[in-house]
Amino acid sequence: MTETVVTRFAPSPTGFLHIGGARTALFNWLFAKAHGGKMLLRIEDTDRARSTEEAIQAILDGLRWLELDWEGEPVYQFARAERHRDVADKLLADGKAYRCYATPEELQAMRDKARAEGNSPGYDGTWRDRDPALAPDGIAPAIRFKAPCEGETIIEDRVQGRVTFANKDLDDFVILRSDGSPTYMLSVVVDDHDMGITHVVRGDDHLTNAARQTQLFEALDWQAPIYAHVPLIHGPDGAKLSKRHGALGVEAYREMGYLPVALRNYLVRLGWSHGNAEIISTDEMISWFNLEAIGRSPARFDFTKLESLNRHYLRAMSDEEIVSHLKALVPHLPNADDLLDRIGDEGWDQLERAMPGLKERAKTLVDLLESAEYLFLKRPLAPDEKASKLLDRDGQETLAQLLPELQSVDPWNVTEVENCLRAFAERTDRKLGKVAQPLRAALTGRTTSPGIFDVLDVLGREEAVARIVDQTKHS
RNA sequence: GCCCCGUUCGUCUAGUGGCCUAGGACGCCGGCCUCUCACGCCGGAAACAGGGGUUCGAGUCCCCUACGGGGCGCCA
Repeated sequence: MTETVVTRFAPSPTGFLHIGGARTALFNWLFAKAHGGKMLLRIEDTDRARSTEEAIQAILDGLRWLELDWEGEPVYQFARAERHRDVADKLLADGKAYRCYATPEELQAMRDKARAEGNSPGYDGTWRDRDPALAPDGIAPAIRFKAPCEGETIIEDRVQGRVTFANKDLDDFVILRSDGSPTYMLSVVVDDHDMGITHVVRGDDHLTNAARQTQLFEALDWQAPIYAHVPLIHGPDGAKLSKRHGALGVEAYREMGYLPVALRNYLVRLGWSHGNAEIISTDEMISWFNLEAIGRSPARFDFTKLESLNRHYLRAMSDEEIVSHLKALVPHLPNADDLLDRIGDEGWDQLERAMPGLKERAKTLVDLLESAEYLFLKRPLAPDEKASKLLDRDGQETLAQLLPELQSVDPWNVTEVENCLRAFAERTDRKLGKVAQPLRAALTGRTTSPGIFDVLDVLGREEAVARIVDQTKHS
């Protein structure tokens, strides 16, 4: 049965890979994988003024970071302009397109008039049947597609269902600008055809375009791909996602300390579901993904849920793997040099040993780094305000008494350290908390940290004792 | 303005005419656990936009209204 599925992700490089684009890419990738097909990448760089090399790199990096791979080399749309022009010429020769000499002013007047009359503000077809001999001198014409005026164009959309457009509402759009450059509408159709795209999965802001593109496919006598228009992602307030919300580049999510696996899970569940499944592995996504289960209404982006997923994946990940993620992340952080400097060479090992207590508490890699800070502080520590309160006369007294006991712990490990602390607390008739809290303050400079026994263990006897001494000698 | 699409707890959603006194997840609230913070566990509040139909029976089908979104470029 199987015609191979070929999807494509086709961003225009006018900015970073934003979250909506990332989801579109993910859906295309999943759909292709689910059907043993392939996803192609096409850079829609026909807008020369706004396309940048920087944006292209950002998009490629973003996809790689998300681990969404594409087949072969990216196709650059602008490089195919000659081919697009040939198709426009063919349409012209076949009488399916025509030269339009309308000026921008005339077009604007046309739109204003239509709107005033309560009609769709499209091109009115002035040059559609006008005698080319009437063409004004010195004006280079644009080429417009001669769209059908009657009947309807129907899209059998895999997400939206059957969507019907009356042809009278669709105007004669430009396929070749007066400077000879092809427009998006033409380029997309030619490229999708030439690239053998079987399924177009994209944002539903393209739904109307699908109708126009279908008309072009028909005029060219080519088979149109199957369309699936997925609803856009909205911000927390229900309005279109803007920078203010979370329409950040995916690299921003990386810098916030999110894991690719978590972002993929979050994104796939945003607008798509598989029963009550929430935690979905990449393999499961691939085997379960289908276009029909994509919802038809826009979803709001929710950082809190992303965080929760990220926390889950962090906790499930091996200590070693987290460290390697951290190593990859740190250079991208704003304070990279400082961090690298403080962690040093041995820091990574220490980090890995402290990881069980750290990852349990972190939502993001950045959180994790933050709560690991106690490992890399230089003595003497400067306790924060709350920690200082714990190091009052009473606290210092406790620590002073505890010190010799700790010094004689042997061997120095979590179990022995715990035994020592518990025995000390019991013998001196203190609750464990009365001992642990001042100790935590002295060891980390804060009132919260991983378990105190783990902190002692990871710091090592020498450093731990020194930090305690630092905080008790000024009493 | 015109065209298209949508509307289940705060959010993401399950639900395809009877299994729904509407389920799950995140968040929120309360409790337990406890060396802090988390985790974990237990419990709780919380939704079918409104109105008409169709049907023995509607969250599920139809219509209208309201609200939300998208599109309407010689941008993509």
